[in-house]
Amino acid sequence: MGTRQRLIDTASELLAGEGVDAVTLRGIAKAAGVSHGAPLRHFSGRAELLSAVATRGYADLLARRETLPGNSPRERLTAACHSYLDFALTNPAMFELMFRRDLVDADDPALSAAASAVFDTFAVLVAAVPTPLARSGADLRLVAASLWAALHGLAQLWLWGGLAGASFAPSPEAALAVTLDAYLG
Amino acid sequence: MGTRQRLIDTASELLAGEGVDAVTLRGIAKAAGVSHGAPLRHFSGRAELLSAVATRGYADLLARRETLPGNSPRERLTAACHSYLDFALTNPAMFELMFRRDLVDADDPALSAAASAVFDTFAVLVAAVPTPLARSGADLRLVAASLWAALHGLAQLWLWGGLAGASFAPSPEAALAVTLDAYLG
DNA sequence: GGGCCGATGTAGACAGCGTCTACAGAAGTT
DNA sequence: AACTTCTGTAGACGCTGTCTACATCGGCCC
Repeated sequence: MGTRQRLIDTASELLAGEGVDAVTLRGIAKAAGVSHGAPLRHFSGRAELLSAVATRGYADLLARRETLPGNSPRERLTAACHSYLDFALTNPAMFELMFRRDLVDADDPALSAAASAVFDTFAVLVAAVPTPLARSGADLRLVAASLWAALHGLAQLWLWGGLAGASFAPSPEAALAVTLDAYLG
Repeated sequence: MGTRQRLIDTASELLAGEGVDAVTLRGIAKAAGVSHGAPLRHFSGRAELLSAVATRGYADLLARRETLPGNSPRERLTAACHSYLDFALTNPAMFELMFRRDLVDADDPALSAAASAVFDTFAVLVAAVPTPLARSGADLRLVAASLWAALHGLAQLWLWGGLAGASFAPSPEAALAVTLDAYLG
């Protein structure tokens, strides 16, 4: 296996195991058993390596869409929503990295393509469901963007620490149920 | 004015002007005209200084709730939602800092109190509006958490770069309108 | 008033970081 | 066989946060 791929793999493991702060160029190099300068032979800098890692994160997220349970479009959309939240809560560091524009290179073509693919497949799922919003004539892509944002905010807020201090600590699934209720009627 | 307050002010200005990456302990010290070690006489470390800055961010966000336009509870709730999104888009660096748990000390009492206050006042606004969700018997605080998350996701997603690559770039206000439609009927 | 002591600020050091450069060997091409 | 390109190493640089040693100033007690 090439050094480049080994670096991406090592970085992914380090990310999952030690968190986003641990994903340092020198740390990755050491964990991969190469010198601290070796990564720069395969990536222009830290952002490019982390972009490759984040791209795989988007790919993993997209792969979950391949096997959604449910018979109706509605059931598969709710499954996709649960899947998104579950991905974020199960892989918090990866999820954080994927949306940290100071760590990744937003102009990386592979990265933005992978991110767009995630949104696009979500939009397709939304378009297949006759939500009240859709019946009232709203732009379907706008509905998809709005619902994705709602999901995303749920994930971010609970990873952030949720309403932990607010004398009221609902489970993310309970909040998701309310969100889905709002959108799907 | 004490050095401590000057450091917080300088950090806030640096944050707004140069972004979150520029808010470095040494940079703040230099901008404030003190030696690089001086901040440690007033804060236990970077996290404590940035927590003070973020606390002021939450206070500013809360202050916007004092003067919400609108006669009905519903109008004031939608105004609060617009206000939240506007705050995030107008002060992107501050908004980012407020939710970057690697930069602030989540256990800081003043910080978590300020954050909780923001949620609590929002929950009060939500409780005053007879939304379809409320009429169907959903827990009002859960509705507030869900709607806040939706708002928050909207802000995060657009600051992140939005759906810029998705051959479809809606305005955040358009998406917010859909979101409000979903929740408020 | 004189002595003392905590609070505040400075300067230097240290390890860790990302990145750059100089150098070495391996591999492939002409 | 000679030359060039690729890949990896080692060292340096400037930046970071944090720690420590030292100076100074202000208030308080006797």
